[in-house]
Amino acid sequence: MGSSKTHIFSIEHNELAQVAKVLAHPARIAILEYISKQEGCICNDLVDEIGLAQPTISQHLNEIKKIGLLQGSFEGKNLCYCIDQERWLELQHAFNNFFSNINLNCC
Amino acid sequence: MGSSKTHIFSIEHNELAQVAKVLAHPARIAILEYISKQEGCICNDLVDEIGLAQPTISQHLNEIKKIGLLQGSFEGKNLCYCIDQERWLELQHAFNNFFSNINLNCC
DNA sequence: CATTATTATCGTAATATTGCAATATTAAAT
DNA sequence: ATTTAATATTGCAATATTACGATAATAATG
Repeated sequence: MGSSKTHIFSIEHNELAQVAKVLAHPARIAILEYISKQEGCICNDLVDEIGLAQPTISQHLNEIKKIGLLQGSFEGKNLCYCIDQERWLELQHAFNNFFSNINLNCC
Repeated sequence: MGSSKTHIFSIEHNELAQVAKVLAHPARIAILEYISKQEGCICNDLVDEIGLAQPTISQHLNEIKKIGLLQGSFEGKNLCYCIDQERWLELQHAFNNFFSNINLNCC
């Protein structure tokens, strides 16, 4: 016990839940917002900006990366992260579909 | 340690994360979808439909209720849940804003 | 009021998440 | 090649989540 019974749910439900899980932490919301406001991003800026320790930020970035939302490229000395546009729009549509397909007829 | 440092983040970021956390489980996604497809809802149907034990379903329903997404009313013997339309639309907009306000200029 | 059916709560075990100090890795600059 | 600066990984402690059996509460029905 303790772990989610993912196998009893559809792929669609599991995937949406997985993405929601990444958004389910204020640090990751803040990180995504911050990266998007910069031209690029240097991870060390995030440590100052967010106020969590460097390893913690690195782990959060990794969670975001896992669902394909980050593209990393090297720019001089510093690793430059940016948001993967295609994936971003894909997830935007996924959430929008979820919210739109719900039938709001109340009992 | 172990708990999120919610106090260092903005109210907006915390609130969006809190809602995302509720969506971050396939059972809750499935429950919302199922409720919306019915005229009303009887919890016991959910137990059969989802395939989790009755106390587990009850707990998931409670999480969904906490963020204001469920309205419950009594209808005969059975508790009838339905989705709170106003709150639903509010959250739809919140997610849409989040996805729209991100600047996708890549480095 | 006793019975039955449905939902909620309690207690508990298993697993996951969060966070950071210590350390390792990586790549540019000297 | 050494130093320096930035990011990643490891290990671990604290807390949160998930799930369910047992049990309580609630309300309709006989």
